[in-house]
Amino acid sequence: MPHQLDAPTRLAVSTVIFTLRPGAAGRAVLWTPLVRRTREPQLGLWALPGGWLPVNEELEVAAARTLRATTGLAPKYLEQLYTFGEVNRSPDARVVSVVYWALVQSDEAARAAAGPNVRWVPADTLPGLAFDHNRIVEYALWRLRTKVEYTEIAHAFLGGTFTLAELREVYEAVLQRSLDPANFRRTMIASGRLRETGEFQAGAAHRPPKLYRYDPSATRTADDREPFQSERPAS
Amino acid sequence: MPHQLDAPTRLAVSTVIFTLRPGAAGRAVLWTPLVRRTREPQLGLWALPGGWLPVNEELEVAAARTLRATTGLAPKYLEQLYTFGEVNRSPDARVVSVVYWALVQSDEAARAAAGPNVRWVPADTLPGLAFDHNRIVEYALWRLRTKVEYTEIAHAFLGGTFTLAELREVYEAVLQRSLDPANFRRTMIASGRLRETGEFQAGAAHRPPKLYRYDPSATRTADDREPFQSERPAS
DNA sequence: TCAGCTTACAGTCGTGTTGACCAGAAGGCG
DNA sequence: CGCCTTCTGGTCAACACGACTGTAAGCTGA
Repeated sequence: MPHQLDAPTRLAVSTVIFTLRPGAAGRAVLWTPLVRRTREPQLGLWALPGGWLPVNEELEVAAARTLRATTGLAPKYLEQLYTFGEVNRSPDARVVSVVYWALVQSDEAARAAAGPNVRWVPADTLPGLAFDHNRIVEYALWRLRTKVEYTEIAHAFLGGTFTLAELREVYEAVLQRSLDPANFRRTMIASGRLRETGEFQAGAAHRPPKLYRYDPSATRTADDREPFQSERPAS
Repeated sequence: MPHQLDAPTRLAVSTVIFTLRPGAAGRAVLWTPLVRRTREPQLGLWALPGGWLPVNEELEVAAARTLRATTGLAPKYLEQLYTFGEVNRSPDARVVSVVYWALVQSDEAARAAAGPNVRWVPADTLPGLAFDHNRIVEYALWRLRTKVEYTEIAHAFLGGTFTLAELREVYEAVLQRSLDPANFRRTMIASGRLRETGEFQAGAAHRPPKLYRYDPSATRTADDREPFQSERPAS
């Protein structure tokens, strides 16, 4: 056992943050911010945003706070991912990390601050990160891709109103495959959670598409909702 | 803020344990073991099995250990559920609990030890528990019922071999609704994860049913498996 | 101005899944 | 040996969903 017996287990909160950025092949790709470690252990390596849990702060609030500290943004979706507590995941002391994952609006993230100690990277081709953070991001990616298929979190990447093509681009970027526009329209309308705004998005060289708004109150049965998962957490 | 500023946050591991027992209406019901608190706070109240996390023990091992301590059993399924860390969930200090949920084999659980400080209760009609443990059990129940529908964890309640009727009873007990025997057979066989043992269960006053065995290696694609979730954890 | 281009949007068709239902098989029991 | 039970295999219709076709409606450029 590598730790001092009298050293207590330390509790940290980290957050995997996702946003979308335009990609080369016309399809958007997932990006995530990393922070450079400014102290030992693993000084200089890139790691997930996070920090020690203050005694009087809620877990979710701590996650949102570190998210704001590194990106200047408020999450549009924030959910607990998993708690990582392997005995040897940190070389110095026993550290248990409660990890959250978050989605932030893409156009806001484009204006996000990125200093010398904050760096955005494509989530699918990460550099070698500190501790077990590569594995954590991979798990968060798996959860995002799984959850996009059976919930309505995709709109968290977009603004208040969006076209069906924009929403489809989000799905295609997350799922990494093309979707038939007509079928996509049918299933999204059938979900009952989209409301037409009555407005259209003009300016493009084709027929102007309708603008929709996400309506969380619509046709949602009680038993498919998850307990205590807030979709719009207080930042 | 009710806590002393210098008191550190304490880290606990608790486990929600489920098994099946024969019920009145012919349908089995879910039972869970509780332990009586032997010290303050909430002394005398019933609570989930658990304890403080030792510095050198893995989270999952700690969960399996407390499970063994209260039931004398090894889990056939063990998975992390959620981490509960509300600032005021414990009146004395800040306590963050990493909660696991487990399934134990029903016939083994029937022989499980139950002393004056261990009590098995139906999981759907709990008494008032200590702290936020009622909410935790409710969430574990929701997760069990959700996960039974898209995974193959139901066999964890049964022994090595079982009939399709026994397996169907498990599903009916967990989902709390009747299932058509013929359709149930079709979907289970189509899943490809059941193997005939070649033996039959004799002795009943009807046609003897085939005995099956669960085969986890069969026809499982790589991307529907969850990362680092062990189905047969080391006890 | 008008052909032509692009995307929005609507509908059809075939397939696979799933629930409801039916019928024969194969044991034990009176 | 009839009769009960459950086991087991099958059909049928409703539905969801992917592939595909066709029309609508804007903008652009010659």
